[in-house]
Amino acid sequence: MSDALASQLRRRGMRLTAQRRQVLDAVRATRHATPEQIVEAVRSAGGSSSLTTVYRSLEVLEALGLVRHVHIGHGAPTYHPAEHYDHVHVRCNGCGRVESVSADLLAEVARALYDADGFRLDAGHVALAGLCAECADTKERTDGPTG
Amino acid sequence: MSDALASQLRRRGMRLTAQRRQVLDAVRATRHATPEQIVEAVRSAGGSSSLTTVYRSLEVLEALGLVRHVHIGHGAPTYHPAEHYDHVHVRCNGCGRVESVSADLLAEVARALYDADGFRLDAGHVALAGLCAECADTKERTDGPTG
DNA sequence: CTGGTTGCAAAACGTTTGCAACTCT
DNA sequence: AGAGTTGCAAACGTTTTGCAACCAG
Repeated sequence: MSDALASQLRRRGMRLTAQRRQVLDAVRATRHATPEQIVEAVRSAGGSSSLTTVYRSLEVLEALGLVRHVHIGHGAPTYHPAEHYDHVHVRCNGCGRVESVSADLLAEVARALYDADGFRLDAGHVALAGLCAECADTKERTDGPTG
Repeated sequence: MSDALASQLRRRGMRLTAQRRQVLDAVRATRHATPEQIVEAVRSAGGSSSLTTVYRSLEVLEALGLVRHVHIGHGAPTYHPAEHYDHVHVRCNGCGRVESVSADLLAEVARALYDADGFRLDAGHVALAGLCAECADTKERTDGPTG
């Protein structure tokens, strides 16, 4: 499994380094971490890597299909092992809360886009935005019902 | 119409300034511009505004419900007149191309989320991601069908 | 050995903030 | 007059890049 890393790298003329293995391990251990959190995780695990190298490693690992990233809100994206990249995030713009729901939510949308244009939807890549029930209530009271 | 701006501002104890009017005009003229493009548009139109003020004006105009913004890809968001905020953007991660489709695409998803949790989906706020037919083909050839 | 890789420092990018000058009402 | 607004410059958080030292194959 980690040899998928070794062989995929060699196949592309790239090298298996301690940093790349450590970054992949950290992504697998944390399951949803930002680049900043990944450096910390690597270091806590006794490894060594700079933030720069984390960015470059993540780029490589993503090209190899071993990790994926998700954009939630405005900050840094979170990286996931490819195996756990199977859900849709829904984010409240009021309180920032994030819920994970099944990718099935967008299955019909994905089919509609594919049938129309051959477009392959990557349902998990960006979080859907909106307002949760509580924040919507608050806002209605603040704005007033008439405008 | 532009007096909606004046009256809404006064109602909240805010002032009608040349900059706010110019920023709103620029958003209406461009229909989908980044803050950077909006300063340029304001200046081209003979107005005067700093980038800082554009950001602050957009925040106010958005709070008043006159403009909205959309996150497409990684860069700066684009601002739209509220009247033209009724479509879903679909973006190819390969070539960066963006297509606009009817908000109906997500109508059932919106209903499902609302029924489940009272969540109000803001369907247009973030662009859906994926790969267009051409980029998907290219990628398959590059990666090889077996991985 | 040698080309891929690392890490630092610095730049780039988009956005926010402190503060003094200014202007709408 | 006075509170709200502006613009500059500087800080901010995230990501990218130039370059010299380094190390896997």
